[in-house]
Amino acid sequence: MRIATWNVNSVRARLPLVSAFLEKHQPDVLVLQEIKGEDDTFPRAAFEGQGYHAEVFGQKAYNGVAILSREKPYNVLRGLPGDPPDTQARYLEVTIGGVRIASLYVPNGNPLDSEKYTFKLAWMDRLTARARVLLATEEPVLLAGDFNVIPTAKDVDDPSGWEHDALYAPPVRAAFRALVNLGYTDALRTLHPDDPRLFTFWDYKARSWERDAGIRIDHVLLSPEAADRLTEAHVDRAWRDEPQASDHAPVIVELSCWALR
DNA sequence: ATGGTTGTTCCACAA
Repeated sequence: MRIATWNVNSVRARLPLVSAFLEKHQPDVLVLQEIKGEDDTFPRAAFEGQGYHAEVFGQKAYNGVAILSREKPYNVLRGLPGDPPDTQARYLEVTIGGVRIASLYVPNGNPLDSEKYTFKLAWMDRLTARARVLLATEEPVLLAGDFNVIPTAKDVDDPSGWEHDALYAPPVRAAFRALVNLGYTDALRTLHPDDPRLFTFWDYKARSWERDAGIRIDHVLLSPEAADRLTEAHVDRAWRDEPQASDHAPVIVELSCWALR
């Protein structure tokens, strides 16, 4: 089972690239973040024409997550339990082929010491509570998306440039670590323990891509039942080099697939 | 410390 995650920074602006990605890699599941539009603006017909179901949780202009899949998704959950009534579209969870899969987009949280920062920490607390519930099911679970967290100094080209940023703040990194330490496996880092350039995001500004001044903030976390089946994980950097690229590259993982249902 | 870029939308705001 091939599963990919990609922060596309507007699915409408990125439709040609996303379609090319599906065509090339034929993933069983592609989870998207920052689709940046309401559900009725999602290019559903284009993806259905390529043989994919689309589950969408969007909002106007900002945020928005979606899950494309070959098989029909079931038991759809929109938003995190405990979200405020004016919830931002940042979390979508479905079951596909016996695997519980979440597409998530953690708040950016900048600047530090703002309401956005406290909202990020509160959101991560709700995510951790949800992750604990999912672990208890003892089913294969995959939490994938843009976590907006640089886990360690190994995950950033130049740590000094991020010292005062909400993606690298110690409490944010501690919250991510606590989530992983519930019992999840960081698929990318586990399979590439010593790669010093395992990045998924390069800012549009300051020629970051050309300098490979990247960070690793897009993650795939696996429950033990999913981690048992992990055979492959990598960043597909080529999509960051395309014309009209997103500022994120997709992450692709493979789970060996037998009798998951 | 500042400025650098992209997308959505309507004008700044978010990233």
